[in-house]
Amino acid sequence: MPEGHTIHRLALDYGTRFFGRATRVTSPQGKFSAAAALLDGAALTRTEAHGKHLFLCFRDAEWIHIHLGLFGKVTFGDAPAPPPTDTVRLRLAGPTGYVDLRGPTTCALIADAEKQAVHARLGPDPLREDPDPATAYARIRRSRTSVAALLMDQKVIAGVGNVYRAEVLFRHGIDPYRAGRDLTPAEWDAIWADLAALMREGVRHNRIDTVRPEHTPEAMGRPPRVDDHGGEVYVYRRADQPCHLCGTPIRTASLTARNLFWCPTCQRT
DNA sequence: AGCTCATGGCGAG
DNA sequence: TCGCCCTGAGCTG
Repeated sequence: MPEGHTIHRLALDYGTRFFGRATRVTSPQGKFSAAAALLDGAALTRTEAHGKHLFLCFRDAEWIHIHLGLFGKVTFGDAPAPPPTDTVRLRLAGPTGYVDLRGPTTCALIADAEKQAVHARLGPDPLREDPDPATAYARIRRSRTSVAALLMDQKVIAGVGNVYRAEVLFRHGIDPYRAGRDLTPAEWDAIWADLAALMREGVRHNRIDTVRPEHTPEAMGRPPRVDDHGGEVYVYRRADQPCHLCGTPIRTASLTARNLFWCPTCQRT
């Protein structure tokens, strides 16, 4: 679930549900209890996302810094809130609804200086205002590391995860093992623009769809398919299945402890 | 009941 | 590069 689009969507959704109202803040699971007690009854005044980091501002002063990690989940519901299960790290509850956070890697109360430090160590995020893709390209062009690894490095570009990484490389016909320094400016421009567009759609629909209209099963006269992670994709988690475009079995390999997926025919260079 | 895997990321060695 | 943290679903028995 959690790539950058999810987090930006959460920033919007927390806001629409809780802005400006006194909110009950609790931590049934316990690990955030002390901070929750300090915030209890305060109003949510701003929300913000940078890459996979979510920031909730209370009283225009204090921030909850949330990172979902691999397992974190957020569930929204209408009032009355049911009794929380014992894994709920953070619950916000108001007169009309509630939201539960489970399993985050990070859920911490921080001040502005610490928040700035988080921004400082993240690369440009295609979903933020005014990101600077040239900063990312500057790092890529002087690196011998593979493009696939660089796209997942949040210091290089913030918000791309394993799905967008695999899919954008497929869409541009790029071999995931190509060194960053061999990526041309034109290729980078195209990748960045594509990521921005795909991720915006991701925020809109709250899922990742990367298959072009002309390649959908309907357009290609094939039976409809449903990928088990909820979106339509070319290669992600399709190991050994035929490529939608050329029929070659999709390959998979482990790269820096994550599964990489690509089509060896469509992504040759 | 227990295992494996998952759209992340950190720190130790 | 490995182990570790966080949780839950989907298997296997």
